[in-house]
Amino acid sequence: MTKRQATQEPCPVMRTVDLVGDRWTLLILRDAFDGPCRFSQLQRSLGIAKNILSDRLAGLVDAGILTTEPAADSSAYQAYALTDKGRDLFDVIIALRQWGEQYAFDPGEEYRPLIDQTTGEPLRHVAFTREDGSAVQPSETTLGELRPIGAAAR
Amino acid sequence: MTKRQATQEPCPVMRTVDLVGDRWTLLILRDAFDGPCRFSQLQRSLGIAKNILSDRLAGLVDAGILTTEPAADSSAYQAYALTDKGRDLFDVIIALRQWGEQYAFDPGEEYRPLIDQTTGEPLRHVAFTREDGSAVQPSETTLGELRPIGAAAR
DNA sequence: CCGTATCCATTCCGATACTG
DNA sequence: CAGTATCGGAATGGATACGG
Repeated sequence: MTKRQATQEPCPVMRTVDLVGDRWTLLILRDAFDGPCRFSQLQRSLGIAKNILSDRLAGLVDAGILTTEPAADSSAYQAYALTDKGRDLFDVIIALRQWGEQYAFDPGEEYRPLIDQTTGEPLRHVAFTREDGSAVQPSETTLGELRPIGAAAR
Repeated sequence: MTKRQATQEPCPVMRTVDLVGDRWTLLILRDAFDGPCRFSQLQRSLGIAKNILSDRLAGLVDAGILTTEPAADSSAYQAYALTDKGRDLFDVIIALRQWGEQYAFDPGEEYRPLIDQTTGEPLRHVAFTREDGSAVQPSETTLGELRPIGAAAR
């Protein structure tokens, strides 16, 4: 399964995985949610090789998930910032984070929490809910037939 | 950054990505949410090489995300089913799916929706909400200091 | 400071063959 | 059917050197 083939598949999960589903890309996005990032800043934060970072950033910009903008701190250089499309990946990052907090640490181990600024406390126990506020359970869902993306009955 | 190094990192996102953040693993999980899967079933569905599938399944079982259980249809063979730990990855898959539906298809392209059986309609517009029902925005969050996972003040 | 280009080691992946 | 073993090619990753 190559990158090009995955783009033909009708499964939304596979298409998304194809765009952002590798170790470095997801971690770049994690950092990007803190605000616009400089190249060297990302490199230090992630411990990634420069050529790989360059490659991933180019891919994200190409996909319309990141944009380059003038860096805030004087210099003539650029910073990488999320587009609206990129910002909508927030749920993906949050979902990964929450699962990790619950299952990927031993008791007493240190972790870096995400703070909810409206409460000042770590963000916890958020869940996917329908518009009526009810949580969606895996057992309540099933895969449907193929249908056009833009169809009226949604 | 090797697999072993990532397991030392304090970032929950990285730890989760380290366990399930590759193309095949996420797609195996996607299928697993439809119910227990046989080996050959996964292989056909994903178009994955048998040795790779074998490797990924072993990793998921090892991580406690999948278990083997007797296959439903008579045979002496096994099926791979989600554990509770695995079922809690539902939010991750949903988040990937939703983003893909919104951004990874051209208008009119066909996609395979996830049906909400409580309504019979495709699942749409679910969002991460706090316990009070309010949606969490990226701009409302910030990374906190390192702290123990099991600490009281949470 | 921000990347690109190159080299080399490692890993990943798919195809095939083989075993119980 | 459910894997394991092996092999070659492709992609990935890190280090370094180099140019804007």
